Amino acid sequence: MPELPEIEHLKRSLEPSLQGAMVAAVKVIRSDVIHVSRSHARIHPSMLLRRWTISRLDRKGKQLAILTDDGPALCIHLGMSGQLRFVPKGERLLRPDHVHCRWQIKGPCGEGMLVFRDPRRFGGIWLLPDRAAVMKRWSRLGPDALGIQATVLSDRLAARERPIKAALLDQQLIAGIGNIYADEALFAARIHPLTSCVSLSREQIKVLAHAIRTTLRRAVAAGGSTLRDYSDGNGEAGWFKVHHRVYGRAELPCELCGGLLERLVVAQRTTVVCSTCQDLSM
DNA sequence: AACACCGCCTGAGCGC
DNA sequence: TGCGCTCAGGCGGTGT
Repeated sequence: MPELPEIEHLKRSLEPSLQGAMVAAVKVIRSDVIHVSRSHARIHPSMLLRRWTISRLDRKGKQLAILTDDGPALCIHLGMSGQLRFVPKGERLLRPDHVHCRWQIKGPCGEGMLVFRDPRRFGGIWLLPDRAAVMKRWSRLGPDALGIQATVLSDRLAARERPIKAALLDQQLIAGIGNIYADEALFAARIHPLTSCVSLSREQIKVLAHAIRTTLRRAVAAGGSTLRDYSDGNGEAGWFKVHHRVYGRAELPCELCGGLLERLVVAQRTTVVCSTCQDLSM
């Protein structure tokens, strides 16, 4: 499931093919995955960047934007099962089912097809008039988790009476962390997911901010977590698997103390914790 | 403010 | 082999 590291890796993997590329044609297969602002009654192909040149890609949290110079922009959210793939001309898409939209690209590195595929349709594409609209949309998100500093994290969590894990999953507080990396970062920081934000010490927040940054950076460097069928913009997957220390390891021994990891539910999410290493009373 | 709960959706994995 | 069930979860909505 794509979280910040997967989207960051996706952005980097697509940039060579898309930056400076021209969108020659657009094909919408399922229009209900395309979201248009209220001021536009219906989808016009030029809003999907037809005949526009892509200037750059941008990311905040789990969202990816495809930007043009002074023109429309796409904001893409992959949800649970979304994929964005660049398929060079002459190559075939491994799984052509559940493709909802595709763009014919004439890029500096050759022609190809950009494909949005999302079996479960939790993701979507938002058509926005310009870069400013993307920034406005993203202003609702908290600061990006990849570079989160202790002072900023402390401000975001201040006086909040809720479990730290629930706060980390709240994209308005901090953007980019999902269930996997919330558990991994909390384990790395030795903080129990149920610990209330208010009871975290200054030192714990410092350790947590560091744990979030290093956990995410490591995952980006590894190409993200490959769970089931996640793949990057070139369809690369499998060998990119990062090593999880708690996620998906309930009932297995903790790598630090050897005790069995426990499964609990926090904020309606399955949570895996080592109750020995992650102390609630601290 | 912050919680619970729901609906959206498919595929994997399981028991029978 | 195939059926029916449970589970996975991001996010926006509603209700408490």
